Amino acid sequence: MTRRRTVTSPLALSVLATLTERPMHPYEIARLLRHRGKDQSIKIRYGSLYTVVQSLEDQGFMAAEGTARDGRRPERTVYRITEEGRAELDDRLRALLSEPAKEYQQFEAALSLMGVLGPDEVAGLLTERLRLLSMELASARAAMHELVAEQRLPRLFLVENEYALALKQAEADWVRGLVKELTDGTLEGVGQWRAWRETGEFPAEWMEFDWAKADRAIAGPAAGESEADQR
Amino acid sequence: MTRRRTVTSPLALSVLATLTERPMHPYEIARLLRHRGKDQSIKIRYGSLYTVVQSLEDQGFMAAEGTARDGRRPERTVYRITEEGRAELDDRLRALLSEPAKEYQQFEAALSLMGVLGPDEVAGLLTERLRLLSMELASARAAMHELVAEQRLPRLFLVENEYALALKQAEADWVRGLVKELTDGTLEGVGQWRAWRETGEFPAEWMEFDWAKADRAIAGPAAGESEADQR
DNA sequence: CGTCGTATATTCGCGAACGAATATACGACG
DNA sequence: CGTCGTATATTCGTTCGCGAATATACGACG
Repeated sequence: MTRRRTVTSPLALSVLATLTERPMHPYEIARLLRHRGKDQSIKIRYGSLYTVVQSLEDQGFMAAEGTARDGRRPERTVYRITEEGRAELDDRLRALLSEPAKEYQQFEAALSLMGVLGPDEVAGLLTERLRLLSMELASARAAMHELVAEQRLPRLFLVENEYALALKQAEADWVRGLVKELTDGTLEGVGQWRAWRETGEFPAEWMEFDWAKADRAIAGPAAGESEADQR
Repeated sequence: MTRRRTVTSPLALSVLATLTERPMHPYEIARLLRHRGKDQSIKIRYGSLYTVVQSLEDQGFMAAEGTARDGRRPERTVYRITEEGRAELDDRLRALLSEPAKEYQQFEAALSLMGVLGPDEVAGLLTERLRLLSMELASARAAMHELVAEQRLPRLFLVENEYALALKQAEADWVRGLVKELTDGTLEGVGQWRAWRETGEFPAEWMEFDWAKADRAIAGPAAGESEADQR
């Protein structure tokens, strides 16, 4: 009953995925991934790479083919993917693609804490965010367009980028909406929020709400907890 | 030049934010946060909580007010936020709200590796994802509606949830589009992809593209690298 | 033809994250 | 009024991520 801790990290998956093409040594894998721009969607840190490789070997998903030596460069261990590794890769990839998993985002956390700042300051900060988002969107769009139109790169290779772009656009739209509601006072509760900051006195009519939320109506299915969790 | 490693983790921020209301002991902070549903947007693990508290104290952002004892329950250390802590909190929050930061998502990673599966299987998996997403969206909407309409909870307290919902909706829309392009063959490159899987032979016209992407046109501004990185 | 900047390739060690264990109190229930 | 389940509150030990150091080779340049 040895801890058969199945592969979870995107980096580990990308290592296995790369090895399906041909046997390689760790550094070569990372170079190829960066080269293909995968480091935009997958966090590649050399520090983590070798840990992950070791763990994949321990679990029998990769095997060393031997150590090669080119010129008198440092020794390199070349790995190949095993059948178990291939099965594991397919398995994990299927799960990641078919099952939505909760992902914690910094911005979402910040939004949930924005109460400690005032509504006007928050509106200002979000306006700035909007400005930066627009710039990023514009340059990302230009870059992708150039790759498709001028380099004739099939869009197939850009799905991750298109996805990231779509989400960023959605974020911008949503932020724009919030800023509007914040500045014109449409958002329910902003009046009390401002008063609270100015007087330092917590609105009496808010005291009771905390318990209402405790029902965790928001939580959704939440079946199993440890089961549905990502990582 | 002692490592004045400024506060980064959402959990640490939420601890400071909670202490702005009144002094509390760690467990009480976590309870309150969960109670308010903040654990939906912030990852709260008791294992991490005490580490974070210790680090915040070491950095002078919180100070122990003393240890209290209620009945004969275990000792509890009650902390208060310091002025430096308050300043740090405001600082970090301002940065998180105003500066978009690259966040790595599992699904994005999976998309970038989907090539190892075949187009038809991917279409099937994404269809399943779409089904699950729709269900989540429906129940989340229902829950929020209930809180607002029946519990009379101001929408102000639900911004994080509305944000998460908006993004999830955008994801669903995007996935729907991809599935369509995948099944009707509109997406440029799917033909070769399918052929590749069936014959095992990598399309000759794709060999050259890797280098085109190497320019990292996609990367965007990327100023500083270590500076702009989150965490 | 020295040496200096950059690419190749890996190891090391610290610190953060976190699951699980521990220990106590309290209310419910038969 | 035992004891059993649950809430309270924290500690411990392991794993994991990753920055930084290390070490070698190679091409460019004066």
